[in-house]
Amino acid sequence: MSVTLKDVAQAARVSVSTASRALTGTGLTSERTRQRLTRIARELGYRPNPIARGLKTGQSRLVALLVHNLTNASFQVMAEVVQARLKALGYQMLLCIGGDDAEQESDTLTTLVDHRIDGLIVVPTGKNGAQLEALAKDVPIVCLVRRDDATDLETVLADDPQGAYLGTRHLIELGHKRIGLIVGRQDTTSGRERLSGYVRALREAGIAKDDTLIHAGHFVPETGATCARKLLDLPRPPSAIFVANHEATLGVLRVTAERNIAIPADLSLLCYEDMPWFEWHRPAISIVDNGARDLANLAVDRLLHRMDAKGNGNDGVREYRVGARLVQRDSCRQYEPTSNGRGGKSKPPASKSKSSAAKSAKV
Amino acid sequence: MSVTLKDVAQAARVSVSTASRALTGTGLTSERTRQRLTRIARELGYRPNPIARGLKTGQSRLVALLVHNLTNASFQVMAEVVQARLKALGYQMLLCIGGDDAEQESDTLTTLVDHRIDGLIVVPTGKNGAQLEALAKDVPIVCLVRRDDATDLETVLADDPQGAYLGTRHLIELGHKRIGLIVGRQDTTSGRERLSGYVRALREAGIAKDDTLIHAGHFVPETGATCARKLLDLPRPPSAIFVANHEATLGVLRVTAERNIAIPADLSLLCYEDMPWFEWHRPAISIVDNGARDLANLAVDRLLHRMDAKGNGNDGVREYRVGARLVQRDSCRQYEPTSNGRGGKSKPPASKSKSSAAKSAKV
DNA sequence: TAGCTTTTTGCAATCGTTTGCAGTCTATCG
DNA sequence: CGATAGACTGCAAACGATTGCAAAAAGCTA
Repeated sequence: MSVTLKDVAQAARVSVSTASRALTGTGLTSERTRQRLTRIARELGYRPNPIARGLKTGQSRLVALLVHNLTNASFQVMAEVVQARLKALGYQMLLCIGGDDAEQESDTLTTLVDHRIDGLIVVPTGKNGAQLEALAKDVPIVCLVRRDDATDLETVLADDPQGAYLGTRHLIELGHKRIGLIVGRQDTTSGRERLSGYVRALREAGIAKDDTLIHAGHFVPETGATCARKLLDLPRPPSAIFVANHEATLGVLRVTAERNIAIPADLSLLCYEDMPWFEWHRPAISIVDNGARDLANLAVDRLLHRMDAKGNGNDGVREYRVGARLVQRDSCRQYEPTSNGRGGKSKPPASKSKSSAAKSAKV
Repeated sequence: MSVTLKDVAQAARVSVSTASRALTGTGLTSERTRQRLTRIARELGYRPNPIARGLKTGQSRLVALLVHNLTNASFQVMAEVVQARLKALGYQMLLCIGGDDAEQESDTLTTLVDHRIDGLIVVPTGKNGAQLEALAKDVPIVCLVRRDDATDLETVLADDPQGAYLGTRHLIELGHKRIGLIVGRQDTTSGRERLSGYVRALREAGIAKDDTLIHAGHFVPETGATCARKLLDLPRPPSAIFVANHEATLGVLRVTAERNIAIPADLSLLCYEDMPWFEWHRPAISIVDNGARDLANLAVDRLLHRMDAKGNGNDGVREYRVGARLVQRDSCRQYEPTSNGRGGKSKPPASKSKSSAAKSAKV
């Protein structure tokens, strides 16, 4: 069917070994035969068979990226970045979706090493540490976004403590004292770290931590809805909510819409991780940008590094942090303590749209 | 490093061939040895090497999905569906992102066949027909969402003429007579077909087609913004806009926000293809659902079918259509000709939010 | 031109499976 | 009891590349 190395060798009247050496550029051939063979190979349309090559060399030119889903915008850009980077280097990306499920992750991992992947970037669930650790002996692994505490693997993380601190401080600087926090599950690195950043900012500002303002939950929109309701039903509801659980954002927005709460007039809203439509939303949502693109790039860098330096084992295993950035848009505003409780509920709802529109009306 | 078939055979004191036959269940072995070998294999933790197997059989257990991007929500669900379905059957999905670019598509295609993929689901750019046609001789291919007119490949399409017709008719039934259309590039199947559905609905209703109401453009948010401005700047602006270019939706929403146009009070808005946040947006956006999930499922079905019936070539090449569905939410309303021009601008904006809140307030 | 080193080439084994063919064993039948 | 069919099993050759080793060719010196 397709042209094999043998065909090329025959056409050039040399042995297969010579052909192989000439084409892979192992250097053991004369310049003349090398050129001749590359020419003939091209003419014949020869393409090396990665499977055959893989069998002999044990490498597949396949690199896997294992993420939880594709709904999360961060994972989307990571997938795109990783694919683009790898492709430029002649690798194919195997994208796998693990659903943040331990069993699925475990399954996928074994399938992947079966396929003799050359490298793996994984957002771990944290429940297959032993397996990951074992695999790491055979294939370079880089953990992304989450650390698997049971392992000692190279890990690229967002600087969540700093990001959460940054966001919280921003709200404090705007005069908010009661700041609701909706954050991820506390058995995940990011969940814990974002909480810690929030707490630190509060402490530095001398604001007492109020546990009724803090809610942690699963990574689904429903979490946002539930938590937002709890927060807003408080006798003294917060004047700002920091949604540090990306997936929960939609739920929060639904609740504020249901209750006709104007953002930012009645409530300031700050979210973690960007989504394409945050910028187009009305009002545009301010965010703490976790730097998904840079995270992915760094992860690829580290992976490539480990893939090159295959021999020297896991010396120099490091943890990297990519700093967060505050992106101010229109969903947070100065807190005015004059209007007590639910804030400017008495104000005409029309005013809110005016103010927010004014800010974004520069196109 | 890992356990090979040879190890298993030795442990069981049989030949490699017997071991192979026993484990692959080719049936040429006695039931007893089969059970014995499966047991031993399991005990030893044997996992067949897909690369070696692939070399011999010419199959890789890899199936590729080539889409334009991961930003488009339809592609996201397609990727998730395809991966889940294939995984259940022991295939690994190779997800590739082609960026709707001819050269990248061509590159990717050759890499994929190099890797001896067993099947391919592709959203074609339409510019590599010849190549696709050639590849189809070696590997089963199913086109998804777009047809490549230069080829004669099995194709799974959304029923865009019907969907656009459905949506337009819905707006007409609501009393709208001037309906703006923002649609995809006319060199794509979907672009042309959606336009045709729109035109047909208009014609059936006896409404004259007005070319100033129709705008086609690239699949980016900016298109939506530009087109929306043109429509709204018209001397007699439309009372409803049908955004049949998925990616353009964000741009349209930005413009309506900028101009403080209330939806649906001042303008009815209907979009094509669902996105997760349409449902949570305020007001919730009504859509024509293209059935991404079903499209993906059908594509997988057809691909598997072709992969099974490998022998009998491309007989029975068919085109499939997955019907569209109208999902009414809160962004369209009855047109009231009493209020001329910009519609019910006089009405209190509160009324709209009430109605939308009422509908979604069942959580 | 012989003798030496240095390139350049070819032979053949190998990677881990699958599979055609032939050989072995068991059981059945006449 | 011998012949024979049938069920299992093993040998060995693939699949398409890479690579150690040895042989051949080329280049060099004397």
